[in-house]
Amino acid sequence: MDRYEPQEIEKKWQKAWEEAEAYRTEADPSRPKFYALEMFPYPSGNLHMGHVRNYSIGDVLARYKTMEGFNVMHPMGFDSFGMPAENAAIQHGVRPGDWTYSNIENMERQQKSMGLSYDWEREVKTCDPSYYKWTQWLFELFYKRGLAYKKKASVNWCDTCGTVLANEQVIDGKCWRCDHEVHKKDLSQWFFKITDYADRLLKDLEKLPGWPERVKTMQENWIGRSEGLEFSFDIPELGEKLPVYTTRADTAFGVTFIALAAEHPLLEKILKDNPKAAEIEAFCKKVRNQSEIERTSSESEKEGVATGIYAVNPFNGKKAELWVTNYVLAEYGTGAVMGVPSEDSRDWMFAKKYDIPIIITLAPKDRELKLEEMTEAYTDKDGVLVNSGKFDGMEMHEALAAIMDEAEEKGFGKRRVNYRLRDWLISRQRYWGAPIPVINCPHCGEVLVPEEDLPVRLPENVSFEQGAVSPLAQCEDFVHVKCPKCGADATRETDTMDTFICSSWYYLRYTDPKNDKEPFSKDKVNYWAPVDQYIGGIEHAILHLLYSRFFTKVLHDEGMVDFEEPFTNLMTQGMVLKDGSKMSKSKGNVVSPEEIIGKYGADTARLFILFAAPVDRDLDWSDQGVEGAYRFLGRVWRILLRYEDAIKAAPATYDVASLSKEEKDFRRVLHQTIKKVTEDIRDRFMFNTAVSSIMELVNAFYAMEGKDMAAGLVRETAEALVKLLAPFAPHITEELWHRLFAGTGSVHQAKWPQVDESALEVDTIEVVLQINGKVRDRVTLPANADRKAMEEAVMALPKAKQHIEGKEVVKVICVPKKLVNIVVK
RNA sequence: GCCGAAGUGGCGGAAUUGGCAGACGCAGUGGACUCAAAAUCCACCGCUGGCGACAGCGUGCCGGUUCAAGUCCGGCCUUCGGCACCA
Repeated sequence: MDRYEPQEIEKKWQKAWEEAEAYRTEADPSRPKFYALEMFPYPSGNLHMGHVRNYSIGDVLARYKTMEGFNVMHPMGFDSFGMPAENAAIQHGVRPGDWTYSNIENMERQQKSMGLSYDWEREVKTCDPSYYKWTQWLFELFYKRGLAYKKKASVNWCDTCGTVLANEQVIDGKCWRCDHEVHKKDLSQWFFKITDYADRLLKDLEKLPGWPERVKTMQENWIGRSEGLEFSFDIPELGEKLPVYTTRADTAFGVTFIALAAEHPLLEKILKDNPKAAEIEAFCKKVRNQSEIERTSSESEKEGVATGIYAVNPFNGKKAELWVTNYVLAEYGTGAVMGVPSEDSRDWMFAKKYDIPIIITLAPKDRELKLEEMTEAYTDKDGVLVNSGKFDGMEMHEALAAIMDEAEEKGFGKRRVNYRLRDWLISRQRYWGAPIPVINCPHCGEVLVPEEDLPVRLPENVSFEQGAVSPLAQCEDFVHVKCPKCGADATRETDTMDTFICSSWYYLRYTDPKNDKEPFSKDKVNYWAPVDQYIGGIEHAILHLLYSRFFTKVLHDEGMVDFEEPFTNLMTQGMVLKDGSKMSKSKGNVVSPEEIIGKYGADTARLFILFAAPVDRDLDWSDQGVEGAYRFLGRVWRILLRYEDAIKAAPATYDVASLSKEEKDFRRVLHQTIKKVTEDIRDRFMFNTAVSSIMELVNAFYAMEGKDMAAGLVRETAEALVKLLAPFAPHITEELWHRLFAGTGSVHQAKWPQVDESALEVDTIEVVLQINGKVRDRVTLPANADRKAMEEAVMALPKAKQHIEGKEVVKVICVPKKLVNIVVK
């Protein structure tokens, strides 16, 4: 018998599969489909362990579903636009395209060395003109639907990356990619109107039972829906109305000031002829110069300046002074907030600092509030209204509704829903992305590039210099064009699109990757999509997963797809750690997949990574654990090849009834394993326990060695074992399959083993004896033992007699086929 | 502050519906094979006490429900993650 040599076996089968195009799939409406998808990678150049984990999980599922008879699509591609390619150009003088494609080549080689069942014919690369042509086409679709627009706004700017960022790409005030602090800039930029879909993006989360709760919660928080009242104060001095937004309309009688954002549009009028203009302007300037982190921290001191101008509260006619403050956000609500110090903690702090009056309007039921004793605002949504005119005595929630009704009836206010979600800023001042297909004409204004002229290709003759702004803007050949409408001299838009646009629809392109007439055909996309199981890291919980949901809804509204959600089931895998922390170059704790695969083979790497922890939990890499996985595969190899001759000579069917008790016991383990592995993969996503139960089966198989075993049973065991292990360790199982069952094709196309329910039947059971809930003994009884028989058998045990002696039996509880608990006093 | 997840041997983890806590693997200990080693195969392996049979304790902490709780309920603690001046 030869040794298990993974390097030889794996190369051999990878080549065979590639030559046979073993994993090609075509749409076939007569068969049930399964779309398994792992998040496609950015081509950084090398796979890391997170990729290995991601792909291993997806591959198990894809192979298992294939064996269950599904028409499985399992594609791979590259999210290949983005900053690193441009940085490489700046630092090393390589062209972004060359850098990217050579990285892709290397990563494909590494992916192929893992033995993944990808249909490479479906591969997409987002930086390829055949792909970004359709990304541009989709931009135009959004534009035509009124969902893409350009506006001047205060936007997030990252100096290091030399570009603007979307809100979702600012993490704790820092750039998601380079971790440098972001600051605000007033720029004219392109946006996608994701806010039009805020409500549906929130509501439809309910339609995703197959998504982890925490991801849905994160999206909920991000969308941030609130219901409230928008109503207007009169400013007689300026002849203006000032709208404010509040979720606590019940506190409207407690307003003692109005807080304005430092960017509020009314400031211009306020400053005019104002004796305090200089002071106010200085304050606004100071606030605007603060960083985002300072400005949005709830810790920072609340500050402001009084304007000397008063607004009139429409509810009670009382005057409230306008203050310009540092704690009101210009972008949320109306940029102006009614100040109610008694019931809002920020307003409280502000009023205390500047000696603004405070009026209590809500009285808790269980105690009495006294202004002079209060140290903070009363923010509980509980109590009865006071000092609120005709609403006095009303319960808080009742009053909230009544006060909003009043505003609507009298016409100075309206109920409104507000979202935290902002429109998606999609333009980037960078080169390596899909150009925005717009031409600016002095006569016609914004003009879309005609469809027949797509794609707008990236020019190659550009220069990359450190700190240079937008290489495209400097490329004269690119910039100057004729207007498609009137033929006048015009200029191209020189911004490119956020790479998250490219990745918002790639899973749809996989269904029809070579289509040059449209992004994808309706028939194909509706056969394959939505994705049945999506697998990726939790870091995309908001960014990619929210954007993709948005895209799908827009395409649904356009009639291009029949479904409204792109990913039916989502699995967020845990991170791969080493010594308790994330693998990183700076910590020097990186384990290279290539090395591990070179040393032990891909089957071992895959098996270990799936066995060591549940897929959704963080996994601590262990070199010794890898050895264990390798040893296990060796055990499988040896025992099956020791039985090689017997298996080949054995009949395909045999008489199960004539097996000995020992053989039947073993066969029960075999079928229990089939049942468990099937359920663990199909229903529970518990690959670690699936692997451990296969290990138990192998241990039981070893225990049978040297004992009589019917040839038919050995064959049945070998066949099931190889199949059960096939999704996890595809190469060794393919090799064993061909050696033991030559002429039956690939194990990966074989039918998944079926459980023989009759094999699971037992003729004896072990019954546990408990005294007062403590286990004292066990007894083996016939499987059909009834309650009475169980109790009698248990009572007869010496242990039972010993513990009952001298005591009174209060109660006897009998759980059929399991245990008898005797309660004594 | 709000929301979410987790806490089990020396370690990774298992226990799916309230019914034998610690499956499987790693590490460790002992043995077989070997001139020897590696590899392999077999056995033991929560803590405390006891030569032992055995007894007691044990799933973050405190309390509760139950014949029976890792699992259910109430109250905490710790860790991780998300959101956070959103009016």
